[in-house]
Amino acid sequence: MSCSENDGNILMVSKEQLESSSTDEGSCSGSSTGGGTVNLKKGPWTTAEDALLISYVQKHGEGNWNAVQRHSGLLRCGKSCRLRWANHLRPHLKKGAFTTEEEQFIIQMHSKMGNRWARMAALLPGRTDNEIKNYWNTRVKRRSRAGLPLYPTKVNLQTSDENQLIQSATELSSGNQQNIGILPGTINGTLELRFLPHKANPGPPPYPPHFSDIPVTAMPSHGLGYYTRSFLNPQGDHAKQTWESETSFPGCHFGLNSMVPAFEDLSSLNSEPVYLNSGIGYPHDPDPESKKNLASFICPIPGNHALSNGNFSSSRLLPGAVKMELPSLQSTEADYNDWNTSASLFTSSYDAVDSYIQSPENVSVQSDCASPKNKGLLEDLVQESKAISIGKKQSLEKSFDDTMTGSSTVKLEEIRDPTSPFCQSAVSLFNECNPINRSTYNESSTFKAPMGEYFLHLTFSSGTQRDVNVGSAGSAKQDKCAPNLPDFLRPDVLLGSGWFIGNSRSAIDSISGPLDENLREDLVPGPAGISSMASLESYPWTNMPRVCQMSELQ
DNA sequence: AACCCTGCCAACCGCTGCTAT
DNA sequence: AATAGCAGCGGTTGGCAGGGT
Repeated sequence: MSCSENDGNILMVSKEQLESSSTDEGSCSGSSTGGGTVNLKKGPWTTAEDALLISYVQKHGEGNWNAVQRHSGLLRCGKSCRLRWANHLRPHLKKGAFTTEEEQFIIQMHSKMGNRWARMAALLPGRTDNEIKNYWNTRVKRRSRAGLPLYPTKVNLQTSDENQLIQSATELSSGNQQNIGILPGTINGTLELRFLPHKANPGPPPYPPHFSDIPVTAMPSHGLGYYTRSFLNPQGDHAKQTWESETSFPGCHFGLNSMVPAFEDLSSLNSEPVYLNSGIGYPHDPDPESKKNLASFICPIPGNHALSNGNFSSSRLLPGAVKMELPSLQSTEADYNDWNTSASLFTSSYDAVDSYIQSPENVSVQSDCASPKNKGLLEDLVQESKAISIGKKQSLEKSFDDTMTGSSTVKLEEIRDPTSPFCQSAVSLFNECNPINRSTYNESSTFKAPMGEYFLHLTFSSGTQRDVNVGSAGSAKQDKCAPNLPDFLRPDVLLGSGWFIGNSRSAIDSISGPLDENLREDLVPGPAGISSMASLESYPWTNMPRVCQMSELQ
């Protein structure tokens, strides 16, 4: 009853064939196609219908389901088509029974989310909400008949870390920020922010294997990508101060360590320049209060350094940026490769960065921008690091043929503020993705956030890994920005919350993965007063705390 | 062999939220 | 602001298969 593109043979079906197939009375509400109302078929799909639908999606991409009938002759309503595609025909669907791990995950997530099938499905790649729903309903029936509790005891015996983290992330994802404070104080493990863009259009949609398992370099060449930010939780006084009522979080760190290849592997990515902060970028949020632009934080322009002086550099802009629009993640394969590359960047460890410094030839850092002076962020990072490491306070001045700002001069100033644990430098992870000076941008321009799902990837000290969908941005349909990411994803919140940033090492962690524990011991406290969500107002986008200082790593 | 129960699966329905007009 | 169209979500139903009696 199924027919997927995996079969390899798309059946060509004539309208006559279709119409000769059994049809039921009834329709999704009828459909008028010029001449009159067409009774749409209901009931099980035939192979011929599947083939038609697949053919349609291959040509036109997903979405616009109501047009399927018009264009393909399928006598099905849009809803039915969408359902059929999503549940049966789309690529990379897992079939078969749930694995034990999946079952446990469902149980765990249901205990936190309730019947949010679609959200759970988003966390279980290859599985559909319908499958999960069916599984759960069956389980409910079975257990109620057996007189068993809905949730096994072990769910309740999960560590408070996991429970609270998952719950908090879940709450955050549903807009409840009241308990955000729970997070920093109770988790032991790794937290990553991952981005799963919407599918390339009309290419195959991005339905990855389990997030934790997929190496970036193994991702398909288009349609799927992660954008990962990871953060180091401060262990210093600041954190204790802020979260002292919570349990401690020894060894808590936020890093990228499970899904990405080692930095050394980057040498194999010789086809693409490498940047520490590649990815898709967005100009500054014209409205700091607006949640609509939150995505800009996680979507830095590749190598784009927004600097505290209001200028920003652009080491490598994706084509779309030229138009001051987000290069849509569903745009080109080339764009997508950027994502792969950018994600790979975050696999680097601090050691890898160091080794890179020593052997830059290991990684091809190039710029495909017009100006040969354009530098990738990694290069900037390294340069600055070198400069700082030799104790010279210097400004790095670069001219960029910046396609977004026009030619601009960018000063990468090393500014040290001893009173602030937040570093400030040109390589500030957040600055670069959060252009400071609004005047830099044409506020009337259209900026697009990357469409897709955003996940918090939680890695617990026990090794357990979970992905929590924390929001989505954009819609496949409109190809425009409509992010509804929770506020906690804002850099100012992340920073201010005291989650991540203690000092430069945290930033390095954030870009290069977990550090050696010895290094982590040296974390310095974050600033008081910006330790909670309350800081959200006090830290507008235009007043972002600094994040890292490469020199402090030396 | 017939019947029943159960699990599984597929699909439909109604509702909601978003977007465009 | 109101409305319509659309996509998506969650609840529900119905059919089928397999196992037990």
